[in-house]
Amino acid sequence: MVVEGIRSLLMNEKDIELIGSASNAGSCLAFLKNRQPDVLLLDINLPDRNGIDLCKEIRLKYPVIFILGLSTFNQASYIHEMMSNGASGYVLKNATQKELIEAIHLASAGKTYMAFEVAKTLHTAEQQKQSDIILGRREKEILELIKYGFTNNEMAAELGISINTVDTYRKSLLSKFKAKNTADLIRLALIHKIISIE
Amino acid sequence: MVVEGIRSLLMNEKDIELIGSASNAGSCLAFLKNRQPDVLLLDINLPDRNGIDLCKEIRLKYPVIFILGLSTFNQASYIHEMMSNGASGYVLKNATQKELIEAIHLASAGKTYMAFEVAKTLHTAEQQKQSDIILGRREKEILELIKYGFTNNEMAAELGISINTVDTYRKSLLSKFKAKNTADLIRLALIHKIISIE
DNA sequence: TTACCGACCCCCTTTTTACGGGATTGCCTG
DNA sequence: CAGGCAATCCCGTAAAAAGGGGGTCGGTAA
Repeated sequence: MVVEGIRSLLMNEKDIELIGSASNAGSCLAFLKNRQPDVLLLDINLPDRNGIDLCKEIRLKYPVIFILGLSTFNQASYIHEMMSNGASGYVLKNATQKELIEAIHLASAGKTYMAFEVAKTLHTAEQQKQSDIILGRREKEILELIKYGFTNNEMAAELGISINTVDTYRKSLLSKFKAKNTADLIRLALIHKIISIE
Repeated sequence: MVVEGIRSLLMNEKDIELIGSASNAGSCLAFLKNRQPDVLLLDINLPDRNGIDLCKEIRLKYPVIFILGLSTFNQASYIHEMMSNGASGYVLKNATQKELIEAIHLASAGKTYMAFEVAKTLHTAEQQKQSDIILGRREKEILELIKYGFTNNEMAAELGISINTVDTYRKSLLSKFKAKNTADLIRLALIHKIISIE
């Protein structure tokens, strides 16, 4: 559906030629061996592999291709990762024809496109993040175990360290996240994407 | 893009006529006042309101229209809600032309369509879920406050009830979720989608 | 080389949670 | 009308966590 949508949005543009499409990373790479477009629209959610990795790989193999990230998600982490892996822009799937065409034109000229919405998301995310929280190896382990409801005693046994040590890490986590207590810690760690819920 | 994709997928089907499309709930309802299709493809993620609610409303107002849920997400909760609000099927945005057409034909005949993938998701979710967790008004409130790191004392003050009462709800939450402690509770509540991280 | 930092350990106090019992009210439904 | 259930309150005790303080040791970066 999305491919069909793009095709129809670009059909009448005289200076844009759609030379092909692929429904997964494998066939995309196979296609690129024969022909390279000026601009490549790359979905972040691919069936066979991660679009962000694929972006990096394509940029390495074919530095001449400009890549536009394509996703339903106006999510800071995605946009950020995509851009830092060499994308020339980020287009949402609900973009208008005008936006899409503008993005392609800018990308093919080596410039960067970013829709207003997307830029805004990035910006507010940046504001909120302010201080990246850096955790040591042990702190991460402890946090992960706290998430699963382990008590300090259990963690000490699990990791073969003293309960006092576990307690120290716990305190350190609370202070790094500026959390009031365990529940708050879990929430903040999730917001900062240090941990995740599967 | 998606609308364009659907249009092009249905273009050559002789027995399917696309009589219109809308990009939000408001214009969809406005359209329906004048004309009603046999089958309506309804996206779950709409800019102005929730697709699931809209499904319910349309089914009430126009019981003659069969609705097919449309989403990128192969997620049990969505599918479930959509179906229990009267949808005749659930189509993923990466569906093939064949699947889409089959779904429309079945829906217009009053039958239910469900792609294999979707059915599978529902099934496994059902397995995992086993017991839906139902919370009372107060329990939800307390859970929400716990998430933000409030202590029992603070919650009691906030809600104007006794700390003992708060404690009772807390116990009840732990037992309903079979959680070991607060951290575990937060995790399980997130998994069950009772709370969310914004 | 000094100074910082992460990983490790210890002790003490207070607060908060966990968990085991109760109980009452009022509403809704079979 | 009885029974269920949500909402409210109470009382314990024990365990955990929060919040202070202190320390050693080794690596590494200024």
